[in-house]
Amino acid sequence: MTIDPHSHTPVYVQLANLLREQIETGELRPGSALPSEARLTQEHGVGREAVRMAVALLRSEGLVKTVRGHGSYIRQTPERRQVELVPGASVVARMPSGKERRAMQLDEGVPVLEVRDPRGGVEVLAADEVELTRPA
Amino acid sequence: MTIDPHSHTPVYVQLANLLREQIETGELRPGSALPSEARLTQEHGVGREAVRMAVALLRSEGLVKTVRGHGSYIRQTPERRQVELVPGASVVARMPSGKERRAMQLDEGVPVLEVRDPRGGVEVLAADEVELTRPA
DNA sequence: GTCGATTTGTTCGTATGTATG
DNA sequence: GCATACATACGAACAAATCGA
Repeated sequence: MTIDPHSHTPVYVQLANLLREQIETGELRPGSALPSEARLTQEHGVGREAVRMAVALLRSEGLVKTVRGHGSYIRQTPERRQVELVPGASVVARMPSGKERRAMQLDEGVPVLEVRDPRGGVEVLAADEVELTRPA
Repeated sequence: MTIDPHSHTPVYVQLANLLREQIETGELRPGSALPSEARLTQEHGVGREAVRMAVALLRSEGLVKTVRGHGSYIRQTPERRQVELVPGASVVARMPSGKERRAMQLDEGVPVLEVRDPRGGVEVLAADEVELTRPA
């Protein structure tokens, strides 16, 4: 697929869709680097701003992680450990606050799970590390 | 706090941190508008791209919603309806794909909950609308 | 340790389109 | 129609971080 500058969908969204597909199909593997901004601008014939917005979009989706002066990398989600939801507990999912993201060293685009146990205790978990379960 | 162009943390991240704090402390109230891009560039002495990326970051965190031709507004989270997790079910939280966000009409920065029931059925829920519970 | 190549961060200028009031 | 404000897009330039020779 190529990019159509005259489409009603923004160029940067088209590029993000293209890269997302390459990630989801495994054409770009977890841990490997995205092509540099310069390469992406050349190969797709778009401006650098479109490239940067496309990468920012993928970052906000938790698909890639960008390191300044180095590159953008496909995030690999760690094994999800199973966490049992105790009786009487409740959970909400949301994006972390700035403090939480720094304290928990979360990458961009990683939600948190706020687990409230029946006694009022609250626990905040990185959403990409856990799978909540209710045993049968 | 002011912004340090020579800091190792990107200017747009510093600005986002600054605005995020104003939101979290209630200095900027839900429903109210952020200062315009022009005001933010002037008042903080940063470039337009920095302002736009900062706002985009807050948007990706679900803190603000931008209305084209009008401004950016502090998001207010809707009521959460309680959803009971059936026995044998499991849940993961993640950011939605582009398709999902369009299909479910999710604002940016809203995670989804992927609920898998014991028979293999999968349900995707907007995370800002639900609170998962396991009854006592 | 220094240098240079690569890559992302930041700013500015410019332009067009779209939505609101 | 007009003014304001955000959205998209390209080009150019320099700064800063990283890495390897």
